Amino acid sequence: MTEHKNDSRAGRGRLNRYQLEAVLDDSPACVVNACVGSGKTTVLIEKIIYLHEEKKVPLENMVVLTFTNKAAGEITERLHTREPGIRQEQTECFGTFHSVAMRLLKNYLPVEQAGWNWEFTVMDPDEETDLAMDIIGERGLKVKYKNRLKKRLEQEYQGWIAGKEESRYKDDLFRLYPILEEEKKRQNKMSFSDLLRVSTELLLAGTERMQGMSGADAVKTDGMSGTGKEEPGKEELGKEEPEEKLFHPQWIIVDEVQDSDAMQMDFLAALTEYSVPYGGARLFAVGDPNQVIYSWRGTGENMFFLLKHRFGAKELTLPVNYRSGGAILEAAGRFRQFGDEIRSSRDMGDLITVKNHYDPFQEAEYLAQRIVQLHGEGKAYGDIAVFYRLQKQSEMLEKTFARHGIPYELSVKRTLKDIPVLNWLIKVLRFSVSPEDEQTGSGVLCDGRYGEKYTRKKAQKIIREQVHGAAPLYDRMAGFREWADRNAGADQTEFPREIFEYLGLREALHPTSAEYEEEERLVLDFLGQMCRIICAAPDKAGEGETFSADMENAGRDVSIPSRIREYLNRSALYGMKIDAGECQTTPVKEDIDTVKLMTLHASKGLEFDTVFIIGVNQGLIPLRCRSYEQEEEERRLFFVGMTRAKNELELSWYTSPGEPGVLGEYSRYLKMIPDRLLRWDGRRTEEGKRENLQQMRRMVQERIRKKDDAEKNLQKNTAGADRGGKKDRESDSLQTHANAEAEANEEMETGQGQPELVIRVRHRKYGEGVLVMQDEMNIEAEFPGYGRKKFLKSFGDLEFL
DNA sequence: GAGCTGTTCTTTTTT
DNA sequence: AGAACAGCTC
Repeated sequence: MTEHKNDSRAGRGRLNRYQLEAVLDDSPACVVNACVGSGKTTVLIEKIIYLHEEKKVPLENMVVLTFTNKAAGEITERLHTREPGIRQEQTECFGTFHSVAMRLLKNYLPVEQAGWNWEFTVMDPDEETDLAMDIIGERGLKVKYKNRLKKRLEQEYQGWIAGKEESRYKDDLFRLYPILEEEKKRQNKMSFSDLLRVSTELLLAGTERMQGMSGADAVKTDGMSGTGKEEPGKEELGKEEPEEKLFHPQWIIVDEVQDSDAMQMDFLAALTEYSVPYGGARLFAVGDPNQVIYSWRGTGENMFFLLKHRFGAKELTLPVNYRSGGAILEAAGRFRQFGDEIRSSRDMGDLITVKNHYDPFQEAEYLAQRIVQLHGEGKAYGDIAVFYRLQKQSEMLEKTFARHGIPYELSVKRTLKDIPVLNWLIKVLRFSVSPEDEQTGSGVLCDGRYGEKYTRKKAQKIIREQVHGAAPLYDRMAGFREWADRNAGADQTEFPREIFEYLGLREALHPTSAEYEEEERLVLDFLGQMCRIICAAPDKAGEGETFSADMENAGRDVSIPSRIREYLNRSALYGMKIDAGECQTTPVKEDIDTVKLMTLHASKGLEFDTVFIIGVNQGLIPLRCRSYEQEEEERRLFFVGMTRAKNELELSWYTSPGEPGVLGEYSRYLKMIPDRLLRWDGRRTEEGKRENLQQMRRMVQERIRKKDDAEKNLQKNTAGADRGGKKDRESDSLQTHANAEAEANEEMETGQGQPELVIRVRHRKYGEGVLVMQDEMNIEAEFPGYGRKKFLKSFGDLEFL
């Protein structure tokens, strides 16, 4: 399902010239603008293999960064397919930004200089929010929108880091951050953003100090060895053989770079800076500015161009799409905003079907019948996917598909945290191996179901003052590390059971309860999986890695409690996924042929033979937007969805959506697709066409208003003036209005006038630029720092100068 | 703490 | 457009 299409093309000989150029490129910084379905992962893999085998760059000296665990998994998996001999410890720095940052902090960076100890644990956003809530209560801080605290903590973090005085809500949030940080240091744990921020800071600090020193001295004393408390004599020794276990990035390779945020960009900058004394690492990043669909959780800037700018990177392109039929590709191209036309490697293929249904129920019924039909014609369920804009749209599909007996799979992430008994067990283990983590410890004791039913205060007192004899569970957790060390040599197959007995979990799980057997099985499965992984025998020569091999190399303690801690840390970063293969918490689903149901967002990175996008109604696709940037993102989202389809794409809308805010007319996005690419199945009403005209009229009017505003602002003020306040907008000058309308009409009729002179334009976000191209629908301009950008004429985003 | 007015967000989701 | 929340008054 993932982008494996190029497996058949494996090997450098099968690359097209653009792909080959990217693989061979040797610039200090290179960013590859990879169009959708252009084989970007293949390029990444071939690049890594080329560097390794022909340029003799050790894999250990490559940092390969991805945004998601899924992408990281795909890269290592495909690398293994191409080169089965690769051992896991060689790809230590292959992973998500966060997991690589954690590795650096654990093994190479002097984390104690930042106020943590190398045995730190990783906390997830829920825990951080809980801790923040506790602090707010204890210190009597005034924080608004506590129900959205989790979101606020993440979103406003950047602002606090940047040194802003106060939250935009004018409350105590920015006073909370430093207290929260102190508390996290005290309990020796890091949030996800701490991992990135602290590693960035330490990399930069290391670079600075190194600049004042020379070569090997700098290397050894800068904490690269890890313990950070060496005696002078040892340091001398270090000079002799320091290189082996150090962190020497030669290549930094980044996947889906358009998805990274400001902190990740800073991390990249710090990595390259850090590498300068070692000869400087080269940066190779791949991404697609047209596939930015998560900007709402990061900054508004397009990171693809930001990166290009910041690192002065050479830009290469992968312009050929190997996935979709010509009609699908051309239609989708209408929603792209950057770059030249995508080149298709295929013929026109099937047209895109557009269908109208009465309501979501009828739509689901139709889909069910159609899917049964397709399956009858020999199509696998797994080749079919249905995409929608909102999560709740899946309900109707689920009910209907279940009724028709169609096997389907909903893409929702289930984590271990969703299973209460495992959620509690993980806390027990975490406190057992990290007793400074008071929050987790008291959480265990307070738990209403499995804990010892202490009040929060009482539990905190026991933990803070280390009161023995009051809570048996506390006593056992406090003694766990000593117990585990003593039992380290014990029979591994018995170990899970022994942990279970030692911690007294039988009593905690209430042996008489109805769920006991199931819960005991879950707990033993989890412990079993954990022990298998952390106890992987070090003596199995040739089989490669042991758990924590990297830490052992770095001279860290790898006792059993230490390994458990790192196992839990990694699980936290991997979202505590339920691994169907290993842990029998869910039935193994992998081999079942199912139709995939998912949001447009979740479809990114996947491909299917047949794709249905439902609810292509005005007000849903695009969803009601507040800002111009948001509307652009909706367009990219639709683009991503359409380009998942290889052969068949069907778009449908309903007359009676039954949701407030969703109109009973088809999306104007359908009007952006040339009619010759569409097959309107069923009625495309006359009202639809009239609506179309009215829509165009409205857009022109809108445009006129914007133009008016802009003109007024220009007349009234110097640059940087407040843009069109509400009052200005209401008082229209009739004269300008008439002029602008005439102008707008003229422009619409003249159509494809090719610019012969340099025509300068202005955009509210990209600033001043030069007109590059325009046709009856689109207008393209080039802006310094952003590159070429395409706009829809009818939106009137560009102002002519 | 009920009742009022004004403000802010609503969807998408990863680590 | 409507829900949810903040902060004010009584």
